[in-house]
Amino acid sequence: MGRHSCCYKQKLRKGLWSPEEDEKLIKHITKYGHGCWSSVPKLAGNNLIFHRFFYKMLMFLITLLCDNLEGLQRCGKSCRLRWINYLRPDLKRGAFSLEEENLIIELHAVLGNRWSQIAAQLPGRTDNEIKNLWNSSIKKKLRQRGIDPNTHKPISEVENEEKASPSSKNNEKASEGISELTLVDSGNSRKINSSLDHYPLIQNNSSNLAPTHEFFMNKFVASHESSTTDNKPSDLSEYVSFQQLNYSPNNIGLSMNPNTSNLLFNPNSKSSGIESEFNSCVTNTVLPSLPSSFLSFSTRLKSSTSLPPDSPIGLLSTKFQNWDGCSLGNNGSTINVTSSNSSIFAHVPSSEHEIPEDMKWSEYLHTPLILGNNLQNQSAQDLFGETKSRTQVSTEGSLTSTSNWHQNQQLQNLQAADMSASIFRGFLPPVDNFLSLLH
DNA sequence: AATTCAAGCAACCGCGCACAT
DNA sequence: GATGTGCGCGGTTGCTTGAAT
Repeated sequence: MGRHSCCYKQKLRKGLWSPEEDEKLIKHITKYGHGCWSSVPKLAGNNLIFHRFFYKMLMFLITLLCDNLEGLQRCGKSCRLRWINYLRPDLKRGAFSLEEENLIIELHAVLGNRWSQIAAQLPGRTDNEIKNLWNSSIKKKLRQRGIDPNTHKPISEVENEEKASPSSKNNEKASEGISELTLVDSGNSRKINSSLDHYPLIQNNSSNLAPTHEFFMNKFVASHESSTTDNKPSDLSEYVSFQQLNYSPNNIGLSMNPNTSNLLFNPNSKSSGIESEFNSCVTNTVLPSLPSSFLSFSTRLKSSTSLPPDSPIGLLSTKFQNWDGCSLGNNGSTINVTSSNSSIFAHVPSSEHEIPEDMKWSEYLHTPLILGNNLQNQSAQDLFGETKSRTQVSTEGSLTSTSNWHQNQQLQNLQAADMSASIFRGFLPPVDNFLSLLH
């Protein structure tokens, strides 16, 4: 526990990243993946192999053979942050849409300041980005509308509560968990419904949301209890997709970017073939939003654990028993859903979702193996769009070095996007590079 | 034109958790 | 069990930029 060891080291650069540093980092990661951030800075400036299997041996060889390892003068933590928040090829960038903002508000009402979980439901957005948006913009907007951003209740109501019990929450920190505590304490969905009523998109569709919401609340309470007793992270994110999509089906929630690697279902989209597969076996109007969310979750789970082939990877409510026999999939990948008593298990054939053990990219690049091609296409598409918009901005004023820099970055990202798929196609250490070290 | 101020954003910091030794 | 290391998360800081004065 405690501070990262590299933080104590001197001579490490801090502050903004230069294009050269970015280039080194992109080059390294797109070629070798990240795996171990602490070693990235040492290796990024050199064309050395990077794989855990060889890591220790390499470090020994490096000390023998390479006296001049400049690399990046950054700590691994800094590299990780830079990659995740800025250099990742699947980042969406650009201004947040209204739909995205509404979704963030909805998710925050349930999850509180769990930015990473919120970000997981917004493909192409980072937790940092969402956090910044919340603190700089959304908070203010909510206050202007008379809504307390911490509790998602009317400010007048919050003030009354504070007057009634001033000692209970005198600071911001205490109020951060209010939405959570309210949910758990109430034991039903009334509280959150009342707060969500303030959001038009939610209000308009609240009438047909009760069952899923109740389901979600039950899961929330269950996950909350288990997380407090087991001291494990909540698995809430699994259910958030269900919940948010049903709050605002017209909002299309996560599907605002239907081609993302997260494989999120857009009920209005004609482009995805997934919904037709589900519609054939799912009759409940609430259900169409579930499979893709579940698929995303399942694949993430599958990729982040070492489950044996065809092992159960998910547990669903009995409300969705009519999934039995469904086979979900895209691009040749499938998940078979079968029910057993009151539970439903989904099975992912192992042969289709092999991810290198050392890769934990599912957190960053969701389900890349399912949408390998889509990932590249989408990334390139988004990046082109962004490049275009930036160019337009530039032509309005002078073409500053900053805008040049951003355009260059987009081009670099395009290259990274092209290479990203190779990261996931399986990873074998380039033995020739390794052997070349010996000469 | 110079200064001030606020907003937005990138990056850092501290902490906790998981895992290895 | 104690300690060290790696990673991820949320809070915070501080820089940049553009608008207002």
